[in-house]
Amino acid sequence: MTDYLTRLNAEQREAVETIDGPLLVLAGAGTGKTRVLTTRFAHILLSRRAFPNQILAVTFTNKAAREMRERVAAILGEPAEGLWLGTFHALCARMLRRHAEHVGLASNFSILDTDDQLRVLKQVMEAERIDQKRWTPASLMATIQRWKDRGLTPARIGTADESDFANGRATALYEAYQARLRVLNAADFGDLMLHMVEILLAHPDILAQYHRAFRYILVDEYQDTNLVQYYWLRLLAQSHKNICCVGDDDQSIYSWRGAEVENILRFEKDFEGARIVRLEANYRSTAHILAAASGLIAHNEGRLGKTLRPGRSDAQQGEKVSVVGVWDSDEEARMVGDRIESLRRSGESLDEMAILVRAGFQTRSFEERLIVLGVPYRVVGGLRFYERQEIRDAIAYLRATVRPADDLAFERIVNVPRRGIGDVAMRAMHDTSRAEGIPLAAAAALLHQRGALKGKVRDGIGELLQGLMRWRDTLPSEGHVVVAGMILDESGYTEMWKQDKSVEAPGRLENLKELVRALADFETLEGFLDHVSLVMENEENAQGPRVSLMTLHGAKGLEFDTVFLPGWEEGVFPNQRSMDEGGAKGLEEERRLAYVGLTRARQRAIVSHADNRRIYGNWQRSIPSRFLEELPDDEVNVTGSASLARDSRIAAATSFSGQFPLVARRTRVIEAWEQPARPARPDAIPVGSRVFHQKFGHGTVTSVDDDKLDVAFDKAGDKRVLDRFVEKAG
DNA sequence: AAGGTTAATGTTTTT
DNA sequence: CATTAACCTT
Repeated sequence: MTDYLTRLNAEQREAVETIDGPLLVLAGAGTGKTRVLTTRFAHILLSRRAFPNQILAVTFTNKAAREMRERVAAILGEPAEGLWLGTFHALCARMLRRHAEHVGLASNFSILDTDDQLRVLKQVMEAERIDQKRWTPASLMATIQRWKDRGLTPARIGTADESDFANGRATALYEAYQARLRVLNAADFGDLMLHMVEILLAHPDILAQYHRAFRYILVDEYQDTNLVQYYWLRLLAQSHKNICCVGDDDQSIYSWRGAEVENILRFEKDFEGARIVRLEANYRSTAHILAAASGLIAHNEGRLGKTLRPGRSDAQQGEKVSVVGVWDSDEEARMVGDRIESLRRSGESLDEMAILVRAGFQTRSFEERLIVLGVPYRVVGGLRFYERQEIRDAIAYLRATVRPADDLAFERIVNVPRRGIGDVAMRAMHDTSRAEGIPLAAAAALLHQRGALKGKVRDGIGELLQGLMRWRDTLPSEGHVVVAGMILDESGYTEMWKQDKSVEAPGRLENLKELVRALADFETLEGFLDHVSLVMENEENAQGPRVSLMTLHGAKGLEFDTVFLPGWEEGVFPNQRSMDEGGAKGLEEERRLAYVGLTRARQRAIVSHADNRRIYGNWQRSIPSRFLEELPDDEVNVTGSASLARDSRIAAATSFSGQFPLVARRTRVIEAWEQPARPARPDAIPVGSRVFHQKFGHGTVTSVDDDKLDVAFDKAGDKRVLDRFVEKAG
């Protein structure tokens, strides 16, 4: 009965069995956080303190929610249904649908994504005659988002929170934007939280209803919560105070998205009588890796403090963290590629290797190298499923069908595929819509009826409007899956991609099919649309082992035997912009990111830095990251120029008074270097020599750039090739 | 309305 | 450098 408890260590068990009252579980990397969370969930149920639907369990990602659901189901031995288990946003959306009228929305409101938001904002800015060159819609969106993260409605924005955007007109724009969203019957992501908090504050009866409903609250990744999320939790937990938050202040890396580390640092003050349990036994990494990571993170000031200790019996064995200095970024890619190959030869699986970079663009050099070596890889991240153009278009069709007043959806699809509708026709529809106070689609119908449209436009609009009505009418009888297929075919949308000869087209058609398949999992189209805007994720069609390439942010929560951490150079990592904008706090967050990176590794971590890096086309000298010096000497094994570079960093720092060469163009103090000459390799091929290439035949070398040669081939013309693909001829 | 040219601009992105 | 959005031309 309670044997699930015996599988836990003492501290984990305390975290599971401390059921009543506020509890903060400080869970270091690899200390069994997920296990504690799910076991605790199960323990509440099995000890009969609550029914499944009386527990509110909140995560940040859909992935985490899914995993938790699965693991709870496994412990219970039955599918976990009817649970209040999901992401902050999904749970809020679910609640908001019940009470939407209190914030001026109908319960079938649309949830807007970033693209829609931007479009609305542009419209608002246009109406207010804001110069969109000086003040970009994107930065207004960020400002509004930050306000929403902090629980600020337009009315709540005090003078201290005012932004200097558009000479202090940001608040007015925010207000106009919210008004526009109400007209569109739409909410953005921030609104889901903000509206719900507003409702709970304004309607004690509704709040009381949720107090009765939820006896226990579980929160994952608490260090990533923003202020509204914190308000929401505090409101819901206010009566019984049975709230358990799990998190790690050392892994807080999303402040730029509004996350407040202070939430977790303040926990004891916020919830009186709170208990804190620290999980410090790490079952993932070797002792060297743990000590290196601990030594690094100890340089941060604002932390609750905890020290990871090895929990694995074999942790004492293992390699030191290796720190490799290389000449330039190309050599770095070659070094990583070579190590991957040799690990593979010694029997390591590619699935157990990852290259973790600070910023997305850094993956490219590694991709290129892995392609040359023929090593399979996957780039994790990139565009998520629902962000892809074809999916967004298809969803817009569905929205336009079931929500006749959804102007944003209508506008998106009205000329996709091309129906000959341009600026002029669009303007006419907007004018009519505003004049008559009706939605765009209705305005289009009116214009069509009046004969105000002609030729191609007339036919195109007519056909689309008829289609929309027909699909809407067919929905009840045929069901949403069939109708979705009809919509895509009859609108000409599928045909459009079939005609498209680009390389992406087949994949897009495949995605559309996947979308229709996914639709079958839902009872109603409405339910599906919610799912799409909140949930849909990249389904990896994994085939065969491959190296993972991703950002450090993307790697949080994952683990690998071998982790490569390239680009540890001042300006790159820690990132210059983070430091410029975030100051000392920014630097601490970068350090936490480094900590996250190191603690992903089970067996070995290879950190590297290059002396020369090409940034925006020109070569620049780079300086080893300060984080390298912060790694305890006993835990690392330094090869290459790292040791020398430590001195050069100090020299450089003093001579440029803290300005490093990698700062942005505008503030750069020194001119970019030409790429420094590099000592010729023994087997180098000199300019002027005759070479032979398998594919291009004979030619003459015209210039040499490290391992890349420019060759004037006799028959094939000028090409750039890698030296390993040519041999000396004649 | 489509195609071609130029200028700006380069983090991280769980929902 | 390389990508993208805004602009200009037919």
